[in-house]
Amino acid sequence: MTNQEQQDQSSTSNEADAVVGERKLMEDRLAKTTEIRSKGLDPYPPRFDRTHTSVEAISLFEEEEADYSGEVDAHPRTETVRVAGRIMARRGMGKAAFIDLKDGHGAIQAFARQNTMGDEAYEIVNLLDIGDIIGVEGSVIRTRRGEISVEAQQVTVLTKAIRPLPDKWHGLQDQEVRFRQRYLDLISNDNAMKNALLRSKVVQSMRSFMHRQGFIEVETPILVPVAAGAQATPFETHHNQLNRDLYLRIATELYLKKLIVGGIERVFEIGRLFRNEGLDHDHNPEFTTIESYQAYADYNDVMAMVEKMVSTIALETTGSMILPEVEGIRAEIDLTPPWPRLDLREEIKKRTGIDYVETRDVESLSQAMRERGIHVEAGSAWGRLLDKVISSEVEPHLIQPHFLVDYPVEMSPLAKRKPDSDGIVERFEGFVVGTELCNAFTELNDPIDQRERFEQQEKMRVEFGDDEADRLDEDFLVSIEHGMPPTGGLGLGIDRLTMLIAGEESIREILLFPAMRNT
RNA sequence: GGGCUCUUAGCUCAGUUGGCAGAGCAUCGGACUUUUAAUCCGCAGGUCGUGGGUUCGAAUCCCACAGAGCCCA
Repeated sequence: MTNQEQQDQSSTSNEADAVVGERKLMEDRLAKTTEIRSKGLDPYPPRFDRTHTSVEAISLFEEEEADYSGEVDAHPRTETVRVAGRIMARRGMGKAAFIDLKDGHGAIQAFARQNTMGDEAYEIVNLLDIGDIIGVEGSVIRTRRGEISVEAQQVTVLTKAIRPLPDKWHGLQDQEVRFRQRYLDLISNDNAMKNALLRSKVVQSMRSFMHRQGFIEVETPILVPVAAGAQATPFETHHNQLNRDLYLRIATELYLKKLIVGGIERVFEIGRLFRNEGLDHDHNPEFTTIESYQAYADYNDVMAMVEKMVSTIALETTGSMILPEVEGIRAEIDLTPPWPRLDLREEIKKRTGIDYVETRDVESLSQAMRERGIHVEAGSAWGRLLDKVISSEVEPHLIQPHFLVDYPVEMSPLAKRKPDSDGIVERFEGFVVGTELCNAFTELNDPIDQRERFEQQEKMRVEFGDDEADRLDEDFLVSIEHGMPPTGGLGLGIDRLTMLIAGEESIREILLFPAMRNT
């Protein structure tokens, strides 16, 4: 299709009138594209032999310059290099121009002069726009004002951009555009790039930590016949050929435990989970976790592993186990092990005066909550009510890292009972900055008890209309009926861990493409 | 689910009591061969989120809807 045809087509679209200003800008750039072609040049050539990144070119010059140290009036200049990048700014002076180039490693200035490049070669400089991707060939010098620059002998358009970039000084401010068009955020805002790279480092550090501990990494099904292993509402889908409904997984738990049954003694999976719930500053319907399972370990072993893993990741990604204060978001956070272990029952008592052992039914717990002004959601199961007490009265106080230890069995259908206790399981959750970071327990491997717990959950679904109740998974029960060794398991949110390390308070700053409503 | 706030040029933002729609950057034309938010001169760019309503007159007041943000549940 020709440019003219494209224009004709867009002018008949509904949006045509609303984007006149934008179209004008695009037409200007398309005209330059045409002019580039008319010079026999390809505005989208297939490749460019880059010899140096921006950062490499700068250090090359600095090494060269060091040889001249002490000499007055020296004008060091390197061999010819070829750098490439996106034009972020442009200062034209008629027969000379300065161009700020940004590549994946940093930025470098290009200095184009007509009498260096020659009249014909210089013509291309007047066809450049902010946002274009170009290659520059020349030696590296220091300009009169001290800026290390590639003095262009040749400028090559590598990709002509036909839409303008956001404001060069203010960057991209509109949060909606930042999330929907993250590439613009990455180009314009250093913090966006910093977070993207940090997340990659966090995952890499975590993965290598787990491998060092002797864990095997696996991938288990995302499309599952029963969405079990957690208390959450699943997404539903359908397989046409098999003609059956499937769900997107809400946890990796049960498949990983089947692998423990199978004899993989240390196993983990890093992957996406899907929960059909609302969006807010720390919830996205799809998110990433690590789950790990270790045979012949219990929750105390897992606790030690978590504090070691998280502090190690912080150290490897930021250089310190102490995360700096972030103004208006959180205090300085010290992740150095060991983290305090707080008994859940004692902590609730301390914060609210409620002893859940004394209020072990819906009626008396609701009463105790009302007396203390804690909102009671009508029709909730006992475990849900206690969860509310913990999240509203205990969690907000846990700013520095803490473990809450030993939970009631009612809210932990997959955890093993603590010996010689009354309805307490060996479970802990880790908290930092007032929010849950991880959830772990000594895994329930008694198949009879497990079946009863699942049946209890199914009952809750009916009795309390609790769509989030866990589901009975017969295949899983059969697997542990064959015998699962004593096992310590862990689930930890990678998005939240990255938020913590990045000092961000919104999960949307950490997810490259967060879920958005329809436009 | 409830409450509050926001949506104006490509980008960043002003817009008075309801009285002609504004600036900076970017773009376009001109000057300029060491600038770095380059500078100087000039031009152009708008369905004021969408749809209703009130009014002689609405970016501005009212209602609904959409999207975004914050707080609460």
